[in-house]
Amino acid sequence: MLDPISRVRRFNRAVTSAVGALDTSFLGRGRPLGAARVLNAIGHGRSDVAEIRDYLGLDSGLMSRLLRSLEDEGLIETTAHEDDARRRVAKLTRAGRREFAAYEALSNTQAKGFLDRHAQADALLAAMDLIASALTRDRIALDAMDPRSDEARYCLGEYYAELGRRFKQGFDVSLSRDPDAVDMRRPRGTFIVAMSDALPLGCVGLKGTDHGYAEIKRLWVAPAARGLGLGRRLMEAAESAARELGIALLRLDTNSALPEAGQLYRRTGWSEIPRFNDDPYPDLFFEKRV
Amino acid sequence: MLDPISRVRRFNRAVTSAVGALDTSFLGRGRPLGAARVLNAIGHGRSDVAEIRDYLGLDSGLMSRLLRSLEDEGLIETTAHEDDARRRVAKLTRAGRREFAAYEALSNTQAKGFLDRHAQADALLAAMDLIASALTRDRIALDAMDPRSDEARYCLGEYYAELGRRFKQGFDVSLSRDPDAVDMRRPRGTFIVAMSDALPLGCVGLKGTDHGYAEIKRLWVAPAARGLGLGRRLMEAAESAARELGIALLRLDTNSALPEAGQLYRRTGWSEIPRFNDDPYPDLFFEKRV
DNA sequence: GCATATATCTGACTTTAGTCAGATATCTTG
DNA sequence: CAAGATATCTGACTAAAGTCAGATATATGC
Repeated sequence: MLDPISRVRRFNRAVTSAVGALDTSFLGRGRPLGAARVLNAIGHGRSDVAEIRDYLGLDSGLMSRLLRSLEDEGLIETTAHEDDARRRVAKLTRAGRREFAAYEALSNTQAKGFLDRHAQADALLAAMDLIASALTRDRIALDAMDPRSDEARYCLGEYYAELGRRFKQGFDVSLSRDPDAVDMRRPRGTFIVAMSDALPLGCVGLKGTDHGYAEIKRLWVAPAARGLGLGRRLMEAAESAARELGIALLRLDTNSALPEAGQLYRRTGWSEIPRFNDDPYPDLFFEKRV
Repeated sequence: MLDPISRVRRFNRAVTSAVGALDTSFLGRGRPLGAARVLNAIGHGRSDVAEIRDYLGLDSGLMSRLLRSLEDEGLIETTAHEDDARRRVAKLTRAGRREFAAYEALSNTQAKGFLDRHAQADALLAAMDLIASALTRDRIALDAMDPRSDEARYCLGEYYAELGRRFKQGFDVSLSRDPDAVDMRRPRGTFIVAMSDALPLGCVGLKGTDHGYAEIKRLWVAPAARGLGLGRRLMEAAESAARELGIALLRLDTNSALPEAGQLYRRTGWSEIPRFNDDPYPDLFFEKRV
């Protein structure tokens, strides 16, 4: 009915008024919004004054005065940065932590109230994840991580669950050649996770072998991050990690039930090769020289 | 990985900064945000000063000054309301329409830029619709409309498409007993559409018959509005319309492939009855005395 | 060691937003 | 028609946000 642009603008109107309501609830604590924002930035772990100023987009004069007013309230303390005495570092006092917790409670209550009013919270959360990822796509960081870390294991769990849904015969990881974690750690390989804030949105493993090539394994992009080019970014990161590790030849296997994966490989310089392992799941095999 | 509340708050952070960016782009036109908002409200058809004030939540003094500043710029003209000379009515001048169009272009460019950067715009739009509907649920209006109106036809088209997806054998409306539009118009019946802004989110038809009962037909809720209790609201509206029209007995048919519909009927006082028509699609029949 | 760059702070502003108490004109109700 | 209600406007404020030009202290590069 509505055209796409009108639908985006309907969304904009809806969230603008919701955001305004949260700001108003923050004012209820008797402090101007500017000071509240600085306090919350510090509470969320931003201690460096220059970083806070940059994050909130404040003028240095204004920032200085907001810090002073929070200090006068006894909510923060500032000290010189240990490596550079020009910079200042702010931290919450005990009273500041209490006040920060009160703001957190307001935010959490608002969030919970929104979820509680909705009968199908899963669909709502999935939609929120998708939009938040799209809006912050430029801030998605690709970090090398241990494949045994919580973030990596979360990604792998989601990846296996998705294979189970998409393969007609399901997916049992114990039947697949599960790569040893050590093969996906430096110096034999690596494991890369795409993180948006604290939310893992995708992963890829580079698994070293003793056969003169390394394998790309476990490429996964969260449903909330599809359409952002994250698969391509992860593959590029894996290939450049391979180059750094002195690996010249890469191979991977995949399944034709995952057409978007095959398409990505074909578009980015991979060539199809004959089967090179006896894993029961894959039916497509690729190779690329990097 | 993240808990639901953190996911909502991640979304809040993401949209807060996006909304801020749009506001900043509005400032680029050299006018304070307050005045820009009033101008845009007038451009979007709100002419009554009291209505604008209420919509934007402004103090009457502030509102008056903002109107004066727009008048001084030559962007609007105000006249007395024709029925009530205390009230004022604002409208754009030629220059005002030009300036309004410039703000519209900024909003549209922002919306389009966001969509264009995303490879799967359909999923993104569906997510935005869902969230916008959840945020504005209290402003969803149920309006009686002609079943031949654009809004009604849009709903029916979506409804048929969904039946086609959910019935194993598909759905061909020409095989079903398509109700005559006149039977879903007063005084024989009615057709109700749930509207959120200009987006239709659901519908229900009350179809008069000559057999001593009326039928509920075409109950549909858009995917973007599921979980908001809209199905129940639509049914209540249809039942109360029936009461108004002096109809005492209601019947409906549905299909067990739509379990959420059957559940809704059972929970709201409908009792299952034997088949009362020879439509090939339904396999469940209900009745309710209102 | 000195010139230059950087991070923060202070003082002196301006603009924007918002509040509140009347004033004025008009409408509604009895 | 009078009394009260309502819509807008004006004047006189305050608070918050933001700007900008130095001042001060510290770091960095030659």
